[in-house]
Amino acid sequence: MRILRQIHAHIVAYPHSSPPSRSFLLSKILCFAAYRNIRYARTLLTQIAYPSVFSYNTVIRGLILEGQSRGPIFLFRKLVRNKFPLANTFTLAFVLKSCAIASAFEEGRQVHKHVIASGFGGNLHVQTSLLNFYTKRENTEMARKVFDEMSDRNVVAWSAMIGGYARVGKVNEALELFREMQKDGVMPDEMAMVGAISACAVSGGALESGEWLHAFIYKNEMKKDLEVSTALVNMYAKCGCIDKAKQVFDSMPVKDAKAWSSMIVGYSIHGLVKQALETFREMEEAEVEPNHVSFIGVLSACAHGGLVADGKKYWFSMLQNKMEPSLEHYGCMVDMFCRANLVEEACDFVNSMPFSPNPAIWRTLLVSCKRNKLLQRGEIVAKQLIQMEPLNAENYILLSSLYGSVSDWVKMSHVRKLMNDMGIKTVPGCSSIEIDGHVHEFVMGDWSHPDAMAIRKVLWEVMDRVQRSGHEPWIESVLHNVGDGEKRDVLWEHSERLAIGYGLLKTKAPVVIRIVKNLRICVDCHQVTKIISELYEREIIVRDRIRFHRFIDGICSCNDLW
DNA sequence: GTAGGGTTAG
Repeated sequence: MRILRQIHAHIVAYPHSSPPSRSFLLSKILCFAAYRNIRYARTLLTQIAYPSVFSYNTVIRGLILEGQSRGPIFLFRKLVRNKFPLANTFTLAFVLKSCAIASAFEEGRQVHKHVIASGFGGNLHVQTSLLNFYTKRENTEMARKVFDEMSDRNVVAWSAMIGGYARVGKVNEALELFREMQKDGVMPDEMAMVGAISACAVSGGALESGEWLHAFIYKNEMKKDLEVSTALVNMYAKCGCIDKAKQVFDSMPVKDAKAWSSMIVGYSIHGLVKQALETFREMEEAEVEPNHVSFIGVLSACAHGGLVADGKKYWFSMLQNKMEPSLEHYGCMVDMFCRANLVEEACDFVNSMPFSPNPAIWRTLLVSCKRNKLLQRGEIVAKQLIQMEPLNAENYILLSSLYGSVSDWVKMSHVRKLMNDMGIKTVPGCSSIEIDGHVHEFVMGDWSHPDAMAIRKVLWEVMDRVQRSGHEPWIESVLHNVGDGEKRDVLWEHSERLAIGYGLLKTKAPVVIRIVKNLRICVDCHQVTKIISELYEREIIVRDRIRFHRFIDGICSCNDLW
């Protein structure tokens, strides 16, 4: 930088050179400076009489690399306003990237218009940048439109679109596109693999496809780089195969903070608290600086394991590392206090936050108020929650169960009536199980499955054996204010039981029964599943909305804390 | 001098 400045001074001090060559020299300096001191490069840009579009592009790119969000867009505006120099494909690609990073949706759309007007709409790089901009903004419809309009697509365009679908959880679309890409004669590269594997990780229901992609990497002798391996670790963890995740993780020669975080979070959602904390310790030993996700992993592990003292310890070490806690970190701490029934401390924590609580944090508090039968406090929390999300059925259900917890049936039915009057529908429980590559879905109380009769027969037998083992149904799990016998029947129609029944019908030990459920598992289903795992000697893994439960020999990996 | 990637509480 020192030498560059000297040359710069020299050019300014000896103005006898002709203006074009002077501009040329300055732009050369700018080019080198853009990688080292972007502010300096930016100042230089104003000193060049007629800066080329090349110089502008270099500065815009430099600003993006520096992590500036508004700077590149600002420069582009100036360019358009002055009509000199004219933006080229590089300018458009850079500025679109900047819009994607800065969440500048409106600006990006403006650039899109500019792309069409400028006649660069057919350029592959510009199109891919546009596509990527829309996927980053989670607008897969617009992204797909750009993608469909491309006359020829290379592996980058395919990967961007696959990754876009993965980001919004459109598993089937992502995998479909992965197959189409190969039919089109485009060989997937590592980035395409990452997109497809990540798609399998979303919602945890595509283990078979994920395994197939893993095999694809081996078969084609593809490089298993850091990102591909991390995606595999995450996919296996999210699909319930924590052992397989660990296996891939151990095989990685180099691990960065994201790789470690994936493993820690993986253990955490499986309720393997000791392993999560142990992995964090190993990460520190390996001298890899933990990032904010690593801390989300350890804090949520402490929450699930009831380790309040440890959680506080990690919290302070995070502050010591000069890491600014985010709303998610605060959420983990609130969750930890609530699970330990320290409602008072949880509330203090919420009051000390520099953010206003989001609905999730209010719900965490409300669940805890319900469990501890804190009617007044719960009502205050529920009021906040319903004000924020007046149309979310879950909030009313929670309030109604708060009243249920103190046996206030009158107020409970008021809430029910309010919901009815407002036309708010509850989300029914829904569980799925993958048998021979097909995902079968079961909704609570729904017997429309082709094998419904056979499932009913299996469940009758299971119910009989479970009851003879001495199980008393936990009818508090059923909210409706109806007779106990009816409640017992309703419990046996919970979606996870239908799915488990189907699993018992269609598979034999030692095949693991894997269930994915949209809501949280209820107390009675949890107990019954434990008993089934013992009576039938079957391993059952249930992924509910929050985490995994692995039932073996009558014990659940969550140790009944969830 | 160009475009795409992995981890995130409830």
